Amino acid sequence: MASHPVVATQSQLGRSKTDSSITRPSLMKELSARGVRMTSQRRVLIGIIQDSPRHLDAARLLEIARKHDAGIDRATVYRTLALLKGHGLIDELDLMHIEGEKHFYEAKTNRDHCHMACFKCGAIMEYASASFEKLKAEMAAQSGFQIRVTRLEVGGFCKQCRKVER
Amino acid sequence: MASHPVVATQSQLGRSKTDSSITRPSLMKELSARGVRMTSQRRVLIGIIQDSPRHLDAARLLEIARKHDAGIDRATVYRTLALLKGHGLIDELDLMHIEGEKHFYEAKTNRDHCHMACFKCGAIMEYASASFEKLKAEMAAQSGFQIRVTRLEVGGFCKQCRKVER
DNA sequence: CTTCCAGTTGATAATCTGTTGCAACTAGAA
DNA sequence: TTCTAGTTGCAACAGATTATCAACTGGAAG
Repeated sequence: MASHPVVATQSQLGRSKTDSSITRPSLMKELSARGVRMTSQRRVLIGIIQDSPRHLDAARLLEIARKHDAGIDRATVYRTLALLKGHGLIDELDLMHIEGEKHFYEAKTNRDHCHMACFKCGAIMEYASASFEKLKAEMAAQSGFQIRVTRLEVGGFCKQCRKVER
Repeated sequence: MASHPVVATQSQLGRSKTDSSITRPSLMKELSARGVRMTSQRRVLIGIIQDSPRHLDAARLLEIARKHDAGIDRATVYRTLALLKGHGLIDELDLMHIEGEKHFYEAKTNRDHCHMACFKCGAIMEYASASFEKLKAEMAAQSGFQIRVTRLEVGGFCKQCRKVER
């Protein structure tokens, strides 16, 4: 299916399962609550983003959306992504440009996490931990900066690929 | 000069000055030592990157380079950036896409640091701390991932802009 | 249940960042 | 000085995202 392997681990590496449970608010409800007009196109797009198990880029999102509504336009996809991003409901990722310049998106979770991209096999792994939260708090406290969005991405080689190499 | 204000703080927020002193190896020497052919164009470009006080994108780099050598081509800029990146001598930044999709570059320093981008005034602040190092070590240890490059960027509002707002 | 309009959409063209193929050029080893 | 692999400039290309604008529609008001 996808042209690159994507291995999304359970984001629980750094903590116990109960502590790291990840939840997402309903994008649809969030938007309605803010008085944003709901169109059929938005319902389709948001539904796809909401329960996609992997990170989507605009082109892939369009592709999937057209299975539900063949008339959906590329511009609408970008406009909807911008809308969600503007409301802070999705996070934008670059994934270390492992697949070119496109951006990937995921519904924002209650817990920030970072992404590790393997330069060899293209796997994307997620990692959340209390240390990350602590670092953010420290940064904000020491600089007086009010953090709204964070993006921590690392590139390198995953456990598998390190073994294979040597 | 620059179309956007850029305030690069001294990257010493998280530590004492002596501990956080940032040094850069000579890009020119590093390349020569690795047997990379040195051309006049590369000398110009590398010189600019080496001592630029702010983050440069490809277009701006080209613009400055042409003041030294009017014939330098865009492709050469991109090729030189790719060369440096390939040798791990520069870091590529997105700066939260505050100025569009372009990438920014900076000579790699002895100490990883992250970038905080103010959505209001466009200021870019740097932040380095031991907590960041600890987080990286923790990530590598717990996931078996071998980290090669890291990029931690945060977007929000700087101290100044928070005051002005309310 | 209709009216109505600000907000939204599709189509298309345009922009912007970055890449590629190729003939001419040149660093630097012999 | 000679020679060649590595580089460069040019120009065409590619992919992601944005702008423009007429036609359409969600949903509040009546």
